[in-house]
Amino acid sequence: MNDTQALASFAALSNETRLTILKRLVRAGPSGMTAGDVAAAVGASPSRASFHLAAIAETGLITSTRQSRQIIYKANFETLGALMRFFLTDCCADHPDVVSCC
Amino acid sequence: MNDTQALASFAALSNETRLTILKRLVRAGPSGMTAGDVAAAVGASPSRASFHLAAIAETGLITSTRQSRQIIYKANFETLGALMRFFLTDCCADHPDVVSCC
DNA sequence: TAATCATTTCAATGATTCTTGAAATATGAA
DNA sequence: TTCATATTTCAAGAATCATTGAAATGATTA
Repeated sequence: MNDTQALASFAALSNETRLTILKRLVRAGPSGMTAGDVAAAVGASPSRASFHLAAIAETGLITSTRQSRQIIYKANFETLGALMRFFLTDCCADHPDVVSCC
Repeated sequence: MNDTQALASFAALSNETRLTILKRLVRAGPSGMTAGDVAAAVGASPSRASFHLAAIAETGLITSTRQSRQIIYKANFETLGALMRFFLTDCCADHPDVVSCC
């Protein structure tokens, strides 16, 4: 992960609706959730949820696949791990006080 | 660290100038840097650097102390660690694929 | 084919954020 | 006190982002 990707990822995490969506998808497990279920779970209109889901997916933190009529969103733990690694190493220079929090 | 603090922290990290400043301060070590030196290091005007330094300091990710005429900014590794822990646990639910990146 | 369901896209509006340069504040030196 | 230095604050304008509801797209069913 480079600076540009990290900046976009942090921007994705800096909005309340998007953070709530991400946390919900992380806890949904590998089967993911449909866009409609995400919208209902976070109390957002379909169009608003779609807007934010697209913004998160753009960063790679979540993925989407169409399954017949619905679109399934899933957390992408590989990218989430890469972002954590970026924060730890690139931002914090692997400072022991931060590493010890792991 | 709660959701509100994390949202503000991620917003602080989502701007190129601020991310550059934070990385620079992390590497400056415990003596920190003056506002002027930070501005010069990241190629920003004093007023622009001051604006972004204040935004980061607001989140607690960095601290400031006046030393005679100058203001010394330092990375706050305690808060940086708390943010990492928030991301790992609250966002990622301590998912093994993310934890393994530590 | 027509109707329905799930989702996205679009345009308009409002809100927030960033940049710039000038002015203000705070500290120390002459 | 006056001047110089370091930094912040402020106002104006530009740019970006979020929300809303209506319309469009894609897929399934009758």
